[in-house]
Amino acid sequence: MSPLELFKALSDHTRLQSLLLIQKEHELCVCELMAALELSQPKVSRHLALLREIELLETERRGQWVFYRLSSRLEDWVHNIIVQANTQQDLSELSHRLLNMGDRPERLQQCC
Amino acid sequence: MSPLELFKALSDHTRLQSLLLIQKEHELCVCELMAALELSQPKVSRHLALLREIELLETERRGQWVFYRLSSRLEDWVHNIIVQANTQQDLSELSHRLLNMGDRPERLQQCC
DNA sequence: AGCGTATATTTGTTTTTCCATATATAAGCT
DNA sequence: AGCTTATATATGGAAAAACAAATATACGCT
Repeated sequence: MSPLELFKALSDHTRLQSLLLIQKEHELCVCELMAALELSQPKVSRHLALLREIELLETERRGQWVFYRLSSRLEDWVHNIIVQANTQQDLSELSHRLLNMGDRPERLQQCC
Repeated sequence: MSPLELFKALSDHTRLQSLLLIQKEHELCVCELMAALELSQPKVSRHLALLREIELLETERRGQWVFYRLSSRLEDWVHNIIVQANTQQDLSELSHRLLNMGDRPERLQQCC
């Protein structure tokens, strides 16, 4: 991935918020992102697909849900840029909506 | 400046190359960027204007030339992201074109 | 079948590019 | 000093391209 590719991926409000929230929350499924961002399912899905195509995100299906998380083989410079962006973003409202949403999928016990 | 604004500004090839080359070379005028990037004057000028509007770049006129450099009051997180991007970008060909161009404006002695 | 997810298409908007022109400084001449 | 010419940069507007939103449709698992 080149810097230009990364910046293009992050230059959209939906994608940036999705990526930063996924980093903060470790992993999220599409329905959780719909609730947090208050967006339609196809819109969320489309943007996540783009982030996965350039291998910023990876997915894991568990039952009926597909969970998205940061790619496990992310280069350091990419990770550093995401971290820097996250220092400037207040995601507390989005996290709050996550906690308040109904029918949230059960998740495995997180280590750490 | 928000992360989204920054990423939008860096998500264009011309702007990204201009910004990274300016960082590497400390400061450049429009005619030098035209030569390095092999682009038309209006195109270079427009993109630089955009980078200046969001205060990534600042300008100084010296004689007939306007020199562009990184804004002196850049927030740390912005500077860090630019540095990370520059670790991934090979600008040697662009720098080479600078050295080979004719009629390059004289510059003040750089300290350091 | 029903739910979660993905894709395709259309439509509307923004961004980029190019051209022409405008402004600003400099240099040379009378 | 005033005038002309040349160079550097900026800007306005139109055409072209890229992008995102919304809607409809399809896929795949349970």
